[in-house]
Amino acid sequence: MLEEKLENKDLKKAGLKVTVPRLKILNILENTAARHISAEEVYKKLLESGDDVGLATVYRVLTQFEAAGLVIRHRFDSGHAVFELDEGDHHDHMVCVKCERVEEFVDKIIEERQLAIAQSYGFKITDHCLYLYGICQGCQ
Amino acid sequence: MLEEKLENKDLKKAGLKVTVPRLKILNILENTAARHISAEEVYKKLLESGDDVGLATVYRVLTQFEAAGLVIRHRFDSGHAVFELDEGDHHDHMVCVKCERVEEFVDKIIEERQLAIAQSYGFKITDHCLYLYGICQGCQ
DNA sequence: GTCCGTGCAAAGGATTTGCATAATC
DNA sequence: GATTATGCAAATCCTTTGCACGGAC
Repeated sequence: MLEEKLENKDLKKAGLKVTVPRLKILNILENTAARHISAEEVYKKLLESGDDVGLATVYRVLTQFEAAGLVIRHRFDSGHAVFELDEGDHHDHMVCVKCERVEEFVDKIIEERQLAIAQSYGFKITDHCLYLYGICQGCQ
Repeated sequence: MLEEKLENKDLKKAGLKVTVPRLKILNILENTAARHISAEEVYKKLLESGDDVGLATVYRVLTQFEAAGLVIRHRFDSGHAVFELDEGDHHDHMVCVKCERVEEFVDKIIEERQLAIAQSYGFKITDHCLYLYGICQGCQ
């Protein structure tokens, strides 16, 4: 089906051989309600679908995807890393400390200030992250 | 000496019994050139000074200090947590990915924007962190 | 057929915990 | 003296690695 073909292209573009585990994991990342998902959760979803993929492979594939620029790895305060598809649009994150829901946002002004500050320190930014922790509307 | 007395007060204020390991660790946090230091580094410094404190105790004490609001725990991308004394003045961090040096900064505009954004999502901020990763002037 | 990817189990690093001893108040 | 803290070793959590086998190109 069309969807699979698109994913094939994604993998090939990234220089990765097209294999069943990689396709399945990419599919989960693309079709999961929560855009931000841990390796363990990916693994559980695979098991639920009856797919026989090892947790080690999940980590390996996610790490390769990260290196290939397909996904972004976040280390929120929760202890485990969470992964999200990198769709090219940078954004920051608001994390609910109760339900672990993640909200994304962008703010031009903040982005500009960050650059200006780094520049004033002679610092070359390679990456940055802004995490707001708190309680989301639903959990209050 | 005066210094020890002050630390005694800090600990008592925090509701913590005054013990040798706690005093020593507090002292290291106060007198270390790098304000941001890992549990392992605290432990090494204790060993160097000939103090017989276990690594488990270092972790326990740092965690208690965190709970008491005496220190802040950061989870930079480096894999291990780093701790810094909480002197009450909030600031953000710029971390050099080469030498792991940490620079602190504050920006009123960014702080304001964060509040405004959270508010617009009905989100109650409990904490937030902004990490700029990059290469510091010295490492370029 | 060659090479890369995978599953499994075992290793790894950072941090936490159980328990008997030792210190504080 | 009662209670809390410590040291040590073992346990735990998340993640990575070694190795023999299976699948992609």
